[in-house]
Amino acid sequence: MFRKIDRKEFFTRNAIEIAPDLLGKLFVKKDKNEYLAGIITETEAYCGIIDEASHSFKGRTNRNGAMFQEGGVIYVYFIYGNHFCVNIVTGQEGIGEAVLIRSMQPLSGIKLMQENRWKYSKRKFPITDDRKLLNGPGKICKAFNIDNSNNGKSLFGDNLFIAEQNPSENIEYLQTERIGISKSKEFKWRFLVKDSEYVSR
DNA sequence: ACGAAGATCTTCT
DNA sequence: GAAGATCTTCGTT
Repeated sequence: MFRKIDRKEFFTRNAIEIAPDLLGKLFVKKDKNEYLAGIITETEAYCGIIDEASHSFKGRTNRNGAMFQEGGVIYVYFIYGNHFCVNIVTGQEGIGEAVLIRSMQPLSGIKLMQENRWKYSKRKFPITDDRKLLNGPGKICKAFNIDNSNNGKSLFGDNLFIAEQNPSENIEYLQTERIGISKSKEFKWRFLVKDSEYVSR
């Protein structure tokens, strides 16, 4: 059903190389025995020692430990008292870099993702506009039911993985400054699919 | 023990 | 377009 990427070498490259490479790939997670999937449309690379905006900049702590694992797991963190964000950890063990998934185009399990977004929220109606279902890191985690308990989980299992589209096409993308940070703004490490309606801004 | 900052989202106007 | 919600994490006392 899905063409899972289970080559370790895909994830042990540099975050800056992998971030654009993830565009057009599928992020898949099983929830309630159903496959939730989205086409990745927007990513940001966070690197180790030279990147002041990265959680790993000041070294390994209890919170960012997953970032320092070998590429191929996810790093989930809690932010602004409200939201979770999910990253694809990249590079060799001990480096501390990752790619933040910022936006996706819903692909399958859309109804369940709508419910997950709606549940425990104050809104009166579910989100029926696909363009607004997964266009932000916090929204993605809500829709996919991702929280702290998923931190450090492997992408080589059957419940959580990255897959290739069939056929894998050449994606045109733009490269801009990252969003929502105050340090290291000069690095243009945000990658988004050109002309996509499924991005955060 | 305390305080400030933070890779966001929603709800106003 | 601006601001408030909300709370964990980490550095400082």
